[in-house]
Amino acid sequence: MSANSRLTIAAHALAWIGLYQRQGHEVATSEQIAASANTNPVVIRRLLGELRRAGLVESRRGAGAGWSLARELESITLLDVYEAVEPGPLFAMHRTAPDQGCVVGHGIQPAMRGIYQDIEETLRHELARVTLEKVLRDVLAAPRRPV
Amino acid sequence: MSANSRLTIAAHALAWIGLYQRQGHEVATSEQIAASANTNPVVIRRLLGELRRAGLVESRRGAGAGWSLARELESITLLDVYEAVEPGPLFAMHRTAPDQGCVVGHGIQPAMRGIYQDIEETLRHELARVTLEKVLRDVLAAPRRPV
DNA sequence: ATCTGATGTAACAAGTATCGTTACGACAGT
DNA sequence: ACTGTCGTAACGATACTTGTTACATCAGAT
Repeated sequence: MSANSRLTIAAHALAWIGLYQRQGHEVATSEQIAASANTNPVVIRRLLGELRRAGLVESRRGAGAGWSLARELESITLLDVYEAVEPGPLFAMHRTAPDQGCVVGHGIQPAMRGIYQDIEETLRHELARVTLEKVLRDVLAAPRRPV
Repeated sequence: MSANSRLTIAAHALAWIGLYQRQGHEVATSEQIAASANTNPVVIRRLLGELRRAGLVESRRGAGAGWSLARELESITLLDVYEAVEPGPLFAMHRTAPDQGCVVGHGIQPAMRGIYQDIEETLRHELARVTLEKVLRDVLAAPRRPV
């Protein structure tokens, strides 16, 4: 599976914005978040754009512009983020239709579709159990470097 | 997520071999399986090669060559197949290490690693619940075309 | 009204993975 | 020796992610 880091970076951005806002700031810029995630601001803007479409964050333009949470971290789950940034299914079917004249070729797609649906439902359930509030809590619980 | 069809095709191949053997044949050829899956025999050989490395199938060479199950369908689960054909993790970390001087950058990777581990463990548990015997049963239960 | 700093997007390159395909050597039974 | 199949390398097409540059757009501040 060509695993990507979209969910990780999106969670990173949300946790960063959430913490920044708790420190009294109104908005966070893509540049600040990109510096923390060690990537390019455009990558952050692209991801946050998808989160905005999902109603998780808001953005301001003009002077004093930036990003803010549209919901409390407590009410955002990894499932919300996952659905916002990972559109496709977890497992794909055959690229070309299997031989419908063969018993296996005929029945394999409905069979696997049903099985995959159950599995993805479980995955979504697990993702829904993790709030971004918990993510931030875990982040802050990481042991500091030795002094 | 760039979903691929490796798990689907591998399950297809195993179900096909299993059914074929129940019909009294000793071995199945990559060409027969490829015809059913509507793909190229080399694609099947590549996938079955990985399943062989995992101890799920065996292959014979020479004349009368082909593939056979190394275990009963009942004892093979989708987790066995998944582990054989999908090496990587489901979600990736940052490509480049985040800023360790930032609180979030410092704590995000251990946090997400722990969360992802739990989620992948659940996924594996779900995959382990589905045997290839059940896959074949579901395949054969698919409604036939109207006569 | 202009300046300024940030968003919103398009466009492109590099890297990586899957999938299909061709080619050919290796093998074992007839 | 012949034959059919595996085993595997090699290549191209396609697609996705990530990083990057560039630039128009916006809205508050001066």
